[in-house]
Amino acid sequence: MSNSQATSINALLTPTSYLVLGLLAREGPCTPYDLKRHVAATIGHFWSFRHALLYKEPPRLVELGLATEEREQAGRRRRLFTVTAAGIDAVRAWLERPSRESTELRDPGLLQLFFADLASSDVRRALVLEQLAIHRAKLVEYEAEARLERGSDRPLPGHRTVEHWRGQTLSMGVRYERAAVDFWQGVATTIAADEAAAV
Amino acid sequence: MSNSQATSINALLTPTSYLVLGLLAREGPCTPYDLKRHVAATIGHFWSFRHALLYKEPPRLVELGLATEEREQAGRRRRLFTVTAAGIDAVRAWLERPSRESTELRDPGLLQLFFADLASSDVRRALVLEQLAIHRAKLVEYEAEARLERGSDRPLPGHRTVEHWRGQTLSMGVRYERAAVDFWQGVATTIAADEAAAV
DNA sequence: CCTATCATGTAATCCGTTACATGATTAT
DNA sequence: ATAATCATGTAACGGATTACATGATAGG
Repeated sequence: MSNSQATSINALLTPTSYLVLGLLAREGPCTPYDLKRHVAATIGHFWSFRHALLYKEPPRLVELGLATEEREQAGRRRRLFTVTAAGIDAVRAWLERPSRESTELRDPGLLQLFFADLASSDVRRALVLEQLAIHRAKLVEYEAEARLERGSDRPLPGHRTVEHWRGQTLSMGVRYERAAVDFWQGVATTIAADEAAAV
Repeated sequence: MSNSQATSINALLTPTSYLVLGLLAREGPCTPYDLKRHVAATIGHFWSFRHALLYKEPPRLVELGLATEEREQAGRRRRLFTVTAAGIDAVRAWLERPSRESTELRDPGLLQLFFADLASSDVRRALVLEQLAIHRAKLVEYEAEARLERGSDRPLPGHRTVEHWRGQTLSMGVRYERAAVDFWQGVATTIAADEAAAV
């Protein structure tokens, strides 16, 4: 076991690194575009990894000896990346150290609400209704996808599949959006009441 | 109105910019440390703005003519920033364009769960329990603070105060953490059932 | 055949983080 | 007094975003 190496390497890796390593580890060799597709299906819904990132990260991993690259000579010159044993070690080591950092919940709409007192009540209302609409739409979207997932996922207890954990991730998304819809609905109601009282 | 200017300037501003501008607009002149304190109380709970950022952003705003700086000559040489009329215009313009970008929900723990199939069931369990603990702690923390806020906030309907919107922000945090606790609790239960079935 | 969208890649810029430093206050 | 923590600031590095660019594929 090259664990002594793995632990020092882990200091150099970001969440993006683990995303890529993890995907390479379980989906097999990928082009950056493959990575993009895998990401888009789940985590990508609420943790955006821009495509340029997924093109830049793998080479970094290659430098660290955690992946290898193979490049097409034909027209597209695709870059195909494969995880190395050291790469898998790094993922394992990462999973063995449960993250203690708390969630970054960056919602531009919420930031605007935070400054709602600086706006007129018209502006405020528009703002709130927009957020409500956004979160409702997202909720519908996630729920639809969650249903799809569940269709193909018939887990035998005690033997959870890849799809199972993917589905779980999505389900957190659903829960968040539900909470958000409730929240903004409450805000909208309050505002409406205020306007009625102001007449 | 210098709205034609304001709109072009808005393209150069980040959420951080609006955070600073907004705070300067409603709390009055601030040192970077003041900003830090204001942030820590609310949004800072789930959208971390490191202190170095809050020292770097204001000068940027000064360059753009959205704020002015005054510096102490005495021992501490504090930098005191004040928002300009153009700065206030920029905030207003921003609020008038409800953000359409969806929430970035960056949870390292969830990323780990996403790759749970790559770990042993022991590692998996540790992971889940850790997240559950984290979110429970956060929930307690937020709820406590939300109670404090509500103590000082006695809103007359139709006349919401600054504190009111601050409180709202926190309340979204509470909702998120509740959702997270539910979620991880569910995962923990499933895992426990699996382990029982595996014997 | 042409247009739109998908697929693929790179370079430059810049925001945000990490790291470093030190001056004041408070507590012990 | 002295340690510890709060308060304040800057510099450097690097990851992430924006912007640019073009090769394939499919639909009309």
